[in-house]
Amino acid sequence: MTKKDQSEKRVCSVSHRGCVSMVPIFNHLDTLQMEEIMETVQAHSFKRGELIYRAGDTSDVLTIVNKGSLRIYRLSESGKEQLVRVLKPGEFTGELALFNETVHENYAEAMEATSVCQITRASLQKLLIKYPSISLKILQALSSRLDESEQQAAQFSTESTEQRLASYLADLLVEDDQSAIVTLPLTKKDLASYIGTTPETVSRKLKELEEMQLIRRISSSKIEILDEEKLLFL
Amino acid sequence: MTKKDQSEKRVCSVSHRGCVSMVPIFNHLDTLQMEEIMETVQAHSFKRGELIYRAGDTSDVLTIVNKGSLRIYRLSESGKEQLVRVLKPGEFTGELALFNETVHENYAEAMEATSVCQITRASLQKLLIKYPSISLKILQALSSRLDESEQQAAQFSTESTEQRLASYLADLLVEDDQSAIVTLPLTKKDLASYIGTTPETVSRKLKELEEMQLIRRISSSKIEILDEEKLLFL
DNA sequence: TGATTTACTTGATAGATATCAAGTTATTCG
DNA sequence: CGAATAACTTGATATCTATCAAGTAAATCA
Repeated sequence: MTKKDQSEKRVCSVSHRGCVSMVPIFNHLDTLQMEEIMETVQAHSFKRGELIYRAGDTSDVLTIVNKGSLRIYRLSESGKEQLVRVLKPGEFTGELALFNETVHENYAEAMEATSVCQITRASLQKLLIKYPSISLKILQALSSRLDESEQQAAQFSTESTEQRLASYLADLLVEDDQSAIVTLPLTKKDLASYIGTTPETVSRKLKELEEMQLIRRISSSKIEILDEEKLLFL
Repeated sequence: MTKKDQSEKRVCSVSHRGCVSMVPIFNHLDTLQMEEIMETVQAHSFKRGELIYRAGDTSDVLTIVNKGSLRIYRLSESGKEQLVRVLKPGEFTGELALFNETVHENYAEAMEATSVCQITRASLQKLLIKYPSISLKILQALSSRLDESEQQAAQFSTESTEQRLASYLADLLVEDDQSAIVTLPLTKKDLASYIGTTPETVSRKLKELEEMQLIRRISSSKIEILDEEKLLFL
């Protein structure tokens, strides 16, 4: 084994660690148990813009983000995109892989250079039998995700675009942080997709919120929240 | 024990049975195991229009529909309703009860005389430890529910009201049934809430679909699908 | 670092649908 | 079974936002 091979193996092992020790569904296990899981995952790397999976692809692995981020989105018949969620390190997708082999309804795309780990359905099922507590963690994650999805659908149906944008901005404020400056984690284009509108409308609504003195735009990605309460009760 | 007491106990026992033996998260267990679960559930009955829970109520029990049906909905700040889903016998709600005590974000209302069974978080946690396979069944149900919720959100965001109505009607067709006549399971008012529009708009769009000869209205709740393919590709 | 590409902003316009009103139909209640 | 209530349909109008275009700003690439 050349020095390069040895180096890659070590790097590979290190990269697996991020898929287990920092992942809520696994990191409650003890060290030996986590190492056992590290043995079963396969690492993959993607460049920005590459697809991890597309709608119609077979769904038979659980994918966990190790480094970078993934945008999960759906497309309508006419090609319109709805950004469902963004996955950060430690988060997973492909949970349908737990059950029958099915196909993805969503697309998963790397937003930046991203490395992931994948576990096949067979391996995952063995893990769940051996460590039932993992199921509870996955359940917890799915429950939260379901609640967020239902909230998103309800907001689309019952609130104006301005209200949805205002809610989004207010949610970016960190609970314990005194600072009222938020950093947009998404481009305006992705933000538009996430709250169910167009980039032009996001631009117009941000301008209006500024004119109403509820926010102040600092840069293209930083915004100061001037009146959080009014934002929440538009 | 009077005859009446004996009769009520037997009726009560029978009513519990529907909360276990016909429920996908439990009915894979064997008879003794299911009887054990029957011992832990509490039965409750509601009249049409009564609330099982409202937003803000503590969420610490899993609720399973035994007989009747529940409409689960959200309200916006301005009082607009979004019908999230309708629960039929065998289906459950309140899965957040599995974890930390939290509060409901949704409302659950009986659509007709409805009886439910409820299991507390403590009892449920014991059952999941004893029978880990229940977790997998709940996982399966939540995964499906999440996929449907994401689809609903995406439809609100990317499709017209006409397209959403058409999709809804097409989905009512039963796979193996040759009959193209569907029965609306919801009132027009509830249908409007479910697909994210108003009753007036549902009325107008149904009329338009009829004028396009894609459907034919038979009665207030029966519709004949004349051209399913075109419905799906509006 | 400059060229190229993409994101973003602003303007103008069209269309979808919410809202409100009023009349009709269906369901519920006593 | 008739009265009362709620659901539904139709008409009219207002508003929100998507779409398209064009110019500006920011990011990417060689």
